[in-house]
Amino acid sequence: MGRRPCCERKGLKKGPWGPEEDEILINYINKHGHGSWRSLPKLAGLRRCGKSCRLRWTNYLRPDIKRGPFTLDEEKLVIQLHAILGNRWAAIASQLPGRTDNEIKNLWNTHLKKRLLCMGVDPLTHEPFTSGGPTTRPRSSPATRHMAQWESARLEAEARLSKESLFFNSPPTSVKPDPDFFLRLWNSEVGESFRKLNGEAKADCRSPISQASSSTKCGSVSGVSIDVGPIAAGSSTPKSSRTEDPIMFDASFSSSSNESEDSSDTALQLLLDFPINNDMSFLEDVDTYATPPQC
DNA sequence: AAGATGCACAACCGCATTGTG
DNA sequence: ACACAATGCGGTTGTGCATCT
Repeated sequence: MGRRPCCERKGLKKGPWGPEEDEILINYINKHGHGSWRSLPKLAGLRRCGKSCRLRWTNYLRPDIKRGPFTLDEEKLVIQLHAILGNRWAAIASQLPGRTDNEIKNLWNTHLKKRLLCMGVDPLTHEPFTSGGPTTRPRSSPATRHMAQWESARLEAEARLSKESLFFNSPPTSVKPDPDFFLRLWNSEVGESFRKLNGEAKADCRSPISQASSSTKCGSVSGVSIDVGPIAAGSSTPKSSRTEDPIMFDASFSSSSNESEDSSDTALQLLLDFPINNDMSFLEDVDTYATPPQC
């Protein structure tokens, strides 16, 4: 049974939004909230479909949108996150306050990808090109290398986390390192992604921490940077991993509580801080993407 | 000066997932 | 359990502007 269109097409405006439309939408949402996007246009008096209104709001009109060029730090973060998460723009955007998935997607497609290419780095794999060129898979790096990387990251992170935990006061609610934290992290999509970072899918996706863990579901995961494959456990379709995206680090690690939220941010940072193969030095050479590197 | 081309970004489309009755 | 509506997401396209010839 075919899906009905999200809105009735006839009479609805398409294309760029005008300032009056923006104003109407902003005023309406400020007054009433967006409520049901589907009914919003009618209620607000806009001749747009709800989807278009939602997109306009989330990508452009939202008050917390940070406009303007990306900073160097933001670009680095996007590249690092892309290495981990692949083309999961919403997940990446969730780690960059004020930036939208669309904006990041555009940044990647128009600037960062090219810059990586110019630097001889495959934007898909984040590996340096071999002589075979972009389409050639990077020289095979053993899966054990990932394990070693992960283990190093884990150890370093663990050390830092425990160090950081000393700074947390208020004992009853303080964030104390959960002994299973890294196990959960490993079993989360972040860990999954990490394992697949170089496309080195391995049959055994058990945690290096706990080989006994039986909860890990390998699924039909494809390489993060290549296929942007499913990462969530138990997924069987390429896009199913989205379910955990928006608060992926929160939702994936623990059943509940603020603790997971706090520690998830830390975990992300720890992962990002770990120098996998993200030599970002080339970014330092250019002030902005307006001045592309030598190519 | 005018047309061609390239680039950046906003917006759209279609599919997947989630929520609800 | 199922069907359907609503929403979210990623890929793609369209449009306007800048630069080149």
